[in-house]
Amino acid sequence: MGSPDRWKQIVDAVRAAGRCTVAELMELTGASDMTIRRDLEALAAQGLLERYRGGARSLILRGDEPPFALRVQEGLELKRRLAAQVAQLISDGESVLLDSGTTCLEVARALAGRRLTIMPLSLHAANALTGAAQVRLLLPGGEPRPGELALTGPLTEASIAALRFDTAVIGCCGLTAQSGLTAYDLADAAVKRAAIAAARRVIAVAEGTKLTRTALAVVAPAASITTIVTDDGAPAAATEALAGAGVTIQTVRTEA
Amino acid sequence: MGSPDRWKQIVDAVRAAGRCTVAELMELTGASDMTIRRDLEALAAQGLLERYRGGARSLILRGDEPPFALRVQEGLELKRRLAAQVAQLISDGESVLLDSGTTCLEVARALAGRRLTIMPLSLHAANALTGAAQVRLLLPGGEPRPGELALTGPLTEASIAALRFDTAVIGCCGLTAQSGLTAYDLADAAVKRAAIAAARRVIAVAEGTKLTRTALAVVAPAASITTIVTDDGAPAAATEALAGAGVTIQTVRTEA
DNA sequence: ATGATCGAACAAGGATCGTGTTTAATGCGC
DNA sequence: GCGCATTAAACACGATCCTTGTTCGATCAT
Repeated sequence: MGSPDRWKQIVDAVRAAGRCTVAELMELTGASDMTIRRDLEALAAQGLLERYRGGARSLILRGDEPPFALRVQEGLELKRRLAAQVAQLISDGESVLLDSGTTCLEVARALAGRRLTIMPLSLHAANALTGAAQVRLLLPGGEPRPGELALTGPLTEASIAALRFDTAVIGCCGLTAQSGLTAYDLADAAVKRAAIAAARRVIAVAEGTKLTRTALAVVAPAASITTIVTDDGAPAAATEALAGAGVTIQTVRTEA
Repeated sequence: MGSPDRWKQIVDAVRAAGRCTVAELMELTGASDMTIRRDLEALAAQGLLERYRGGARSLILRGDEPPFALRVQEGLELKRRLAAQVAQLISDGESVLLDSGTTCLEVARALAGRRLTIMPLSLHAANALTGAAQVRLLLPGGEPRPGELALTGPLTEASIAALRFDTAVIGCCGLTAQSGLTAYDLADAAVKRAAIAAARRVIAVAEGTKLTRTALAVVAPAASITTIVTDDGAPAAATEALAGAGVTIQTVRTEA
């Protein structure tokens, strides 16, 4: 229900202004009041905003990570290309630890037909991989974070620590030579750290824009990464600094 | 794609005869050859049967459990009533271990709005519970069995053993006073056993027809169950024998 | 108390899915 | 190698579902 682009419009508007009235959103989107109301209801159910009489106010803090449902849509084509490149780095028969996040979800889809052992760290990826006849699916325990469905907590870390993987594919919110790999969520960061510790080879996958960002929680220094898969959009200074830390950089084209 | 009742017809026919030609299935269902062909393709993708030129042969052994996709449909109304009764036995705030299977999937749906801590033992139930704002979801590790998506294996048993629950809701394939609770799958049986051991109270939920059946793998004696929720269809002899083992029996109406 | 807002029910429009037909390509048996 | 049945792809029709807009009565805030 509700076309995704209108949802994005609404969420963006509400987040930008802090709060919006139904009338404002009607004018913005051109939809009727009832449609706006139904949209707000759905978005409130996802925890993105809070309803009050006559409008809605944002629940997402300005510096916060935008919700999963919105991030999936953004830059899908680029994520597919990054995912394809990652898939190429992985050989049949390997055991793979697959991080949570929208980019890694695309990696899951790219890996679906292959003969592999995969432990996904989010339920989204797990669902994408059920039905893939050739992959042996291994689920860690843990608590799925709402929306993101990333598995976190002591159960997750224990599940990971009990195993050893050929490759870990790690997504990130920020990645620089100076601060290393960083994430928004503290619990996520702990899981990523465990994942890196349990794998022989670590592939970090990150859009070029992330190579200039730093998020709250430090996961690991750049040197603990084997290979970074990114795109042409990454500033040369950033990639050179990372390469200087001993990391292999692979880039795909930003645009088709 | 494909209406579920025709799928059931096809799978039943193929399983009964061992193999069927496309022409036979056309006559049986009244559908066109192309539709049959598409159905067979879909069913083969689910691993239910094997395609050969001109027809298909069954991959399900005669005494085997019918596949999940078919069992979900059967007796849905009754399952809902059983699930509602189970939900009534559970108080807000409890920690609940929820078994795999189609009946327990309905229990998950019945519990979705409540304030509870739930650890589901199948991905189907887990998916049904994501988005339930009030429930704290706890996932065990393990390998999801294809189709069923029931989590099994050492990771699952370890996850369960690390926790203690107020209530375990257990589904079953067979349940008699003599043989106790039985399951088709050996790995499943081990998980159920761990679940029963980790819970203070054990609620078994089973359609009346299951109270005369016995499946391959023995899970636990009837005495280890606290309460059985079943329906009027259960033979009086069976329920009395179970009651004699010290189990509380609760029944719902078989038909609306 | 009054006005705006909300939620439910109903109706229309569009999109999507399932199904059947046609066509061309493929594979099997002779 | 030939002929036949089977299959896969492409297209078209029909039904169904989803989305949206409207109306109405109920609700809430000023």
